[in-house]
Amino acid sequence: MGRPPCCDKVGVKKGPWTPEEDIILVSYIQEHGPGNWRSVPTNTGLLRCSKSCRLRWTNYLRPGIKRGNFTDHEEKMIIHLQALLGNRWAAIASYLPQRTDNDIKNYWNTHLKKKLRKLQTGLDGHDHHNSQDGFSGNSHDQPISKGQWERRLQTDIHMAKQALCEALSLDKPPTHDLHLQDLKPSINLGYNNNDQPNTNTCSRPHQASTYASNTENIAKLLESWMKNSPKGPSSAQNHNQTNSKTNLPQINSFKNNNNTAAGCSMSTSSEGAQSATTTPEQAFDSLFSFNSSTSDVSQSMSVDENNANFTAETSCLFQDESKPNLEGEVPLTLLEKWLFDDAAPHAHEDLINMSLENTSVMF
DNA sequence: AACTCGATCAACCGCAATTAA
DNA sequence: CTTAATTGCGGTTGATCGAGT
Repeated sequence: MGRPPCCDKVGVKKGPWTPEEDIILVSYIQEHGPGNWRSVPTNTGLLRCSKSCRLRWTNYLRPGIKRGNFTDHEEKMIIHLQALLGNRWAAIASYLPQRTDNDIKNYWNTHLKKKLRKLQTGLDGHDHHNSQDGFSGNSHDQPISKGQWERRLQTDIHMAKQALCEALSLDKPPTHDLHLQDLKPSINLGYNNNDQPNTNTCSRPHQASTYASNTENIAKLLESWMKNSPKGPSSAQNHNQTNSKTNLPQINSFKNNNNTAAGCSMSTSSEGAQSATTTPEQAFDSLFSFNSSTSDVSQSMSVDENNANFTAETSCLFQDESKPNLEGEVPLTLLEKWLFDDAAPHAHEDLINMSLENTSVMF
């Protein structure tokens, strides 16, 4: 009974992903689409468990992910949503389609908690809730009153209704189009916010991590990889140790070979692992800053136009698969309006009122 | 220069829900 | 219906970095 095991745990690799692995995974998903993670390790030859592959994809490689600094809007939104939903990061992330739940969770834990705590202590001078973090909203650290739950539920329902109407409306483009293409510049894939393309050695607080990206980004990464791969890696492990993070003080060379990742003809076996003189992060930094809303545009636009076909082709794929069935994609439209459309504050009165109501409880 | 410490974030772990046989 | 695999999620960990001393 049941299903066959997804992957044997013997020989499963752990730890940071190497660029080679990323390439393999990305190219595989380009061909087959995300999902069916069980088959990914076996089909790609990756020594990773399906879970790890999925995680890597959703948190890092998936197109449309925005990395780097959170905007004020995003921050505000997270705070409100956290107050509203508690530590349901996946739910919160569904309202911020460019952010992963992991990212939001990290940001909450590292920034917002502190920020709010400061705010709170600034306001009343002491913690009067004694919750473990003082700000994890009301869903975890303190029992939520029935009334609060009901209101929360009502808000959710209301939002879902409205969003459903919007989604069904023929006048408006599908929301996923909005995610990937029509987002306003202020939030649209603002890599390299620091205006320092290709310098990923900035301190973390400023780092506009640019590794994960949209379809074009990945496509271009692959292309760039092929172009700029005269040298080999000292070793994947070495790279693993130094460059798997977003900071890349050292440049590891990768053993090149002559695969055509850009054409997606890369073998799906591990031998298809490709190489470059730069890490993916760097490649993304240099290549994808064109998405930035800042002055990097011209510089990075020149990088690569050969990918047009590839990009166009694959972007369709990714467009569809990018966060397919985003859990909260539908309600997102409301919040997007709220955040992105300065002239539409009323659409979210419920949410705002609710959020403020809840957050006010905290203070 | 060397060390310590706090901050950051990618990745792992474990659990629960879902799904397929 | 039962069982077991798969998927998704939230909490946590550990490696790495920069700042401070």
